[in-house]
Amino acid sequence: MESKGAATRALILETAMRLFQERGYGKTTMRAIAEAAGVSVGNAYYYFSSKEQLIQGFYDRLQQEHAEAARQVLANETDLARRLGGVLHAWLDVAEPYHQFAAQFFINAADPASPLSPFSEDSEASREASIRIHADAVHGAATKMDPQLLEVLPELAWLGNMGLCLFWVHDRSEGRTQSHKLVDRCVPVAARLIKMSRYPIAKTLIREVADVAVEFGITRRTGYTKPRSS
Amino acid sequence: MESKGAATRALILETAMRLFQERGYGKTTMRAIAEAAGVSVGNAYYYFSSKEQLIQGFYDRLQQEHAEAARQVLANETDLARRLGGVLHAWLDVAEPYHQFAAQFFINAADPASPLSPFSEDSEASREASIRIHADAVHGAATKMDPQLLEVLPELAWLGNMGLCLFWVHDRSEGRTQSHKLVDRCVPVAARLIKMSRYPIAKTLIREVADVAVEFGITRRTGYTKPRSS
DNA sequence: GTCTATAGCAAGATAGAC
DNA sequence: GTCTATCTTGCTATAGAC
Repeated sequence: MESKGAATRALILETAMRLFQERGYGKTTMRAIAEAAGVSVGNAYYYFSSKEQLIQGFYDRLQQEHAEAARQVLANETDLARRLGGVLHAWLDVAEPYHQFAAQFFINAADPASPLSPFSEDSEASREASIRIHADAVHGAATKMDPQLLEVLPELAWLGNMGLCLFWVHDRSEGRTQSHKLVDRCVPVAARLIKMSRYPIAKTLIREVADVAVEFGITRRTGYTKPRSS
Repeated sequence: MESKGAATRALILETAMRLFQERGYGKTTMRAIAEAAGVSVGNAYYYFSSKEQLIQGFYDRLQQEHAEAARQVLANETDLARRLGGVLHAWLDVAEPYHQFAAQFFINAADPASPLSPFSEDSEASREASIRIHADAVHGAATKMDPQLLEVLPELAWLGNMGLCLFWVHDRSEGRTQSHKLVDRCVPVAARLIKMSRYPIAKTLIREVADVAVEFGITRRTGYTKPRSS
């Protein structure tokens, strides 16, 4: 059985997410969350050391939903472009309900000091899981490519997802149509470049870009290279 | 002579920046700024309508310093790569003294709702001025390139500066050596691509990227196309 | 138009009792 | 684990001096 604490924790998180959706992050006070959840302010802080930590909880949940949605998309698809695009469209789909308020704190993505930064240690587990989604997309494709590129591609794809996220928070179009279109325009170009990586003309340039990314710690070469045993 | 108000305003801004550097943004209270500057809290709010506005003041100052530094670099240089690189190195140089605390609020760059976002209306004047620096760098070069690329290149270069900024805030190396190295590695690749834009093999791909950028409002095609009369 | 002084609110966060 | 009471701080408001 679940401890009483876990139940209280979940109750507080769900109440917070509901209120965030209803009134936005800034206008949702810790007092209001506590009151709506039927606990004291102090108790809310017992489980979440700050208002930001509630968002970390939201991130984790979103990531899990994305993993599940991506798994379904990838199950019966071998085309690289469709796999990459499918993962990104899946992200847009699971994130859509939260667009209005998510924009308010996805900004933390850029702050290296914030525990909410995708590069922070606090987010490591969540980030690894997210990169793995993209690794699955890459490794499960039938497309041949330069093996050196293959090593960094999952993290590059994840970076692309971060970039999409940045565009998405600015996207005011109905149902985030623009974001979906952007994916459809960019993915084929990316897939074409990836396929070109086998041929000498492009290989030099592409490897140079990949080298720079690794050399400066923007991505790593290790990990995610082995397809997971499904 | 400067009005007394301008002096007070400058005093408050400088005091705030000093305290931000000493204790960080979060730990510097408006009360402390007012006290250290020898003014009342009300007076500080008279000149800066919020704590965030103090940062906007900092941005403006940084941008001006960058423009001046870039002007000197560009004065006697016609090589495209060296012009692009020079502008970026100049940015790293003027930003260096503020690295420690700047990272704390450059995060606002990603928040579309924040008045501090480089995409916000409040920042428009500052952004235009910044893009103009990159436009000068591009237009003053002897390099020939695809005219369609030329139209979007200043804004793309500015986006590159934003990206560098993002890397820079994470850069813990002594004197931001890594950031300088990153510029030296990336600029030649970019310059090579720009030069390739005249030739059919690359033109198609490059134009596609440029088109996507314009089509999705990531950059615009107009403006900044005319070299300014020096 | 510039500035001081002070009082007070709202909300994030903490301390200590139970 | 949970609560109540309290603290801190960004920000506002007001009244008035020069």
